[in-house]
Amino acid sequence: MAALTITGFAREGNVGVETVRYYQRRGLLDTPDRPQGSGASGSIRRYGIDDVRRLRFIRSAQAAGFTLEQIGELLALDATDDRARARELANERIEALDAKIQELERVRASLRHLARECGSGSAGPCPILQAFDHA
Amino acid sequence: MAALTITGFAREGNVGVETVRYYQRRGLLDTPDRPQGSGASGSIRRYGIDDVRRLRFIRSAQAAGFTLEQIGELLALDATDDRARARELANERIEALDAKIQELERVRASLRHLARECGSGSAGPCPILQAFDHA
DNA sequence: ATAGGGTCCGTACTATAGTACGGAGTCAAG
DNA sequence: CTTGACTCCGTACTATAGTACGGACCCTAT
Repeated sequence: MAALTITGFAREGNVGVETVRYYQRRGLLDTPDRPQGSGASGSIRRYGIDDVRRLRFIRSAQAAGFTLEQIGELLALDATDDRARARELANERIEALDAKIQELERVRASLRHLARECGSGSAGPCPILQAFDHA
Repeated sequence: MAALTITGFAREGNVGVETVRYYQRRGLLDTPDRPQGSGASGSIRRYGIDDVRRLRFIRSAQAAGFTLEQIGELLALDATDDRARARELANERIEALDAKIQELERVRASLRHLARECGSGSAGPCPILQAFDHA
């Protein structure tokens, strides 16, 4: 399976072809050489398992809240021995993640409250504006 | 305290003045009348407690992951009796929130793992690209 | 009454992350 | 040996949420 064209590659990473190309432009993915000898399969780029790994990493890191710029840094770091910096980035992100998770949970509680208020009783509007008063 | 100028108002909502104006343009906040009789305090808009409540609601709802467009709908709903729609929006958001929280927790676990891997041992690069392999 | 800080408003610009388009080239199958 | 799907690439456009700018106006304290 070391011979995906861009469409298959994009599919493996669950992104669109244009997104792959965008990541290449940003330097997050490299642009494979076109196999030369423009006769047998020349001139179309092929993607392998390592590329797929890299692409999936990008998506996961994005889900973790890293920006593409930070992801670029992580990927660059992967090639170096700078463990300290890697740890630093990870820890920063963990802190941000903890804060974010807490916030989402607070807000979720408010929404549940709102949904209940709107569910029972039936007269008049729900107290939407008050929904987050204790959030 | 029903006499804030835009700067104080923005401060109460923890946003910038330009952001207030942006929300006004989007129709999320209204633009108070300029008190007339352009002699005594005329021509500068004043904001009261209800405006502050509304602004804070917008920020909280944003933290809950609503887009400004959805927030506009919520605010409009607040003036109506459409409890069903309000509940629907709240429940949709709760579901999305649950999914998001789970995802963030998965990703957080991966990052902790990565931070540990990068912390102990000291030879070579950390397995950054593998960080999310089980996420 | 004047200086300087705040307000008002339109317009333009920014950042982030894509998404779309158009034309030229390539490749496999009929 | 042509057709049709796919690829390559540059450039342009989109969405979301602001942020900045510049000139005109207003208001208060000195």
